[in-house]
Amino acid sequence: MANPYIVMPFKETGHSHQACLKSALLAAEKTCMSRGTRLTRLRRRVLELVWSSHEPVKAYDILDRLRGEEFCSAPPTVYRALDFLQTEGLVHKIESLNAYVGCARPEHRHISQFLICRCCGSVAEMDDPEVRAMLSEKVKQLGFRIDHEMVEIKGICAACAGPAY
Amino acid sequence: MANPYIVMPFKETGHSHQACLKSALLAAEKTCMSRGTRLTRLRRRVLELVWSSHEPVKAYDILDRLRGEEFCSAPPTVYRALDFLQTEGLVHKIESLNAYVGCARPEHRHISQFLICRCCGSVAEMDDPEVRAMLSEKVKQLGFRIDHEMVEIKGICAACAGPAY
DNA sequence: CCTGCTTTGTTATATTATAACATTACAGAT
DNA sequence: ATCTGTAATGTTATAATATAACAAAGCAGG
Repeated sequence: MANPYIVMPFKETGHSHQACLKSALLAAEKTCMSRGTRLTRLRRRVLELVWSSHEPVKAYDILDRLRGEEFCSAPPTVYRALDFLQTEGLVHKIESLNAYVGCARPEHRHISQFLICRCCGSVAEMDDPEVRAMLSEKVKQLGFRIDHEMVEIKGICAACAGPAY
Repeated sequence: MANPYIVMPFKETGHSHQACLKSALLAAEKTCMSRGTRLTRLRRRVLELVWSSHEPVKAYDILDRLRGEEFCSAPPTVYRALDFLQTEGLVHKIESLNAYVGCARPEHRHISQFLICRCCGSVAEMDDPEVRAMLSEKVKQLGFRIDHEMVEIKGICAACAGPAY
């Protein structure tokens, strides 16, 4: 892969999602452990549900899944868990979709650029220092100080564009 | 101003908003005229309301203003007008705020980078070809084809950071 | 002045998110 | 082991954002 700053690629063929999920949960546990924050059973379960695919997951879909499990949940349950997970960098919100994706690199806080395929719905995450540097340089010229940046790019992924591409 | 690609700067002191609004409406009329699309009274009025400040405006705030005017409006009225205005490039949606800002350069379709000040709430719009080129280059390496890109940067503008900055 | 298409009106409802307060669980002190 | 305060979750209600579906009105071209 040409670009080394792919935090999360588009779902690859032959990808073992079991392993992927497991490693995400492990990373989450380690991250929270080292920070002294609490990955409770509820939060862990919500994280699992976000990771259930590589497509962004909606809050109310998570809610539907939680109901009928041991958690008697209402919207605040889910939103609070998602807030925690976002704060810890374990999930990111895709603003243009009102949906959430898991982050494979929670241990170092980072800025992301998301690529969203219109066709298959899956999302890739880049964290490219050159993009960051450029944006940071551009806005510095304007005297603007960045707190948070959001880059979401919609289009067609290589797999959906087809082998002819 | 160092960066020449500012479509819309942060509100400048001494800025005459009357003139600003007027020129935006004129540009909108010319644009629609040349494209053969219809800037109806309702759409024009919604555009005016979006342009009522340099801060992003919410759909339901527009709705509240329309009520009590000649337009007996319900949400679809506003959302349809906003859809039209977005399609024509007359307004942009700020996804991270669910709000809309007017575009000062509707005549050429473009991609924007928005700077959003947390403090005063105002928004500046850049359309920087280097940013575009870089993103385009980065995703090309992944075989991704861009349809639409969103860059929204939150932080503190020069004016709010204060003269000491 | 028809005719067909575009625009707007209208009613209802879906989707996304938070406020406010009650209860439970848990870590650290005693 | 028990107390105690804070953090987490439960619960109810409601706010905020957005769309579906169909009806009526307006408008451009024949």
